[in-house]
Amino acid sequence: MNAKTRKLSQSLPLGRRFGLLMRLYFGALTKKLEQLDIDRHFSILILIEDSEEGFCNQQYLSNTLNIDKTSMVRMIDYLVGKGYIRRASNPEDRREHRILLTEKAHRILPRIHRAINDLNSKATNGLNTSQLKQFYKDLDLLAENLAHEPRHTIIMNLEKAKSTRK
Amino acid sequence: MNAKTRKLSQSLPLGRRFGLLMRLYFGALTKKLEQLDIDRHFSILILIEDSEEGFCNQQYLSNTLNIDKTSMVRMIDYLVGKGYIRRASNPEDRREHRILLTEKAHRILPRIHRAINDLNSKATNGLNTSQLKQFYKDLDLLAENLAHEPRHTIIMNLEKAKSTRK
DNA sequence: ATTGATAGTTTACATTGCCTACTATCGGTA
DNA sequence: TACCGATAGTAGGCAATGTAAACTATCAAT
Repeated sequence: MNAKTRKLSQSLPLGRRFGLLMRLYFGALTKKLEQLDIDRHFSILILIEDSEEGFCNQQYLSNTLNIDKTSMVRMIDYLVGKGYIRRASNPEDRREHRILLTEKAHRILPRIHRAINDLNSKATNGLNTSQLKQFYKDLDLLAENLAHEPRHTIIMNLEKAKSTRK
Repeated sequence: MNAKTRKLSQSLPLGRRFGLLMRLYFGALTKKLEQLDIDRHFSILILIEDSEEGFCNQQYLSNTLNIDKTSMVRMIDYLVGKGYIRRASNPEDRREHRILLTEKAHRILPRIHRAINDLNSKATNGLNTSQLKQFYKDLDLLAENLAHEPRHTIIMNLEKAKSTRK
């Protein structure tokens, strides 16, 4: 809290703020959905649900969610182990695994959607419709700008600490 | 890319976008500073520099950067090992370690500042002054909103993959 | 039949946040 | 003076993830 502090927030990497927001967001989301027997990878379920029935393979999930394919294997394993999805080989291209939702997944997806919609709203509470629109546009712009920068590979890790569940 | 896809971006957790931005940002920052013999924890150096000479302890760093104190110990160890900072016990409170920059740190800090300022600018390229101001305000608002949500503890991990350096 | 590309898996490594437990020290108080 | 709670920092361990490298299986084209 010294004289120079006023400019500190601008001197620090902008990426730090995004990291903090991510932590806060997923901390809250996990809390909202703590009664489920999974505590992560909700996005994967949503993306599978969104994709054409039976046309979702792991590569598609990886690319769309920006998760590398070896991590995706583990995440799929996790969700398979919990009984929310299953792998089905595609007879038209036997290299592929089509990822399918189970009944169990369909049952909990409404709750997941509610939690996410609710949290997205709460997070942006205080912004009016046009501000919200602009904010999303800004995020897209930042991502676009940063995607064109040369970069090292960087790891992002998201996990619940007290994982009594397995 | 099916009919439902149009709404997909709104159905996914907002936190995902922040995670992506964080990865892109730090990937680019690490790249920009790859000639240095450290590849992370630049924020710590900046915060030490910003704080009053000799009044920066680990607790302060942890709180300000939202990093838990056991992780901070390891980060400090890393920077000490690289010769950028040193721990000095405070005679007025011998529990404390005052963290001080070395000459080596002072020499590279200008380069770090340049890289961060440059990247912050490039990331927000396309926003005019008032839009930029609003965007930063929005980020603060989101953080404020999310901080009030009940939450689980969540882990964020940032690391360079190919760490040939040690 | 060979060759190159693609989908997915496995293993290993490094790092981080969190937890628990611990030491040392400070400050107040009985 | 002696105790007690709080604070600063450390140590060890766990779980999870991105990445790399090496590998299998399959496809598509020549």
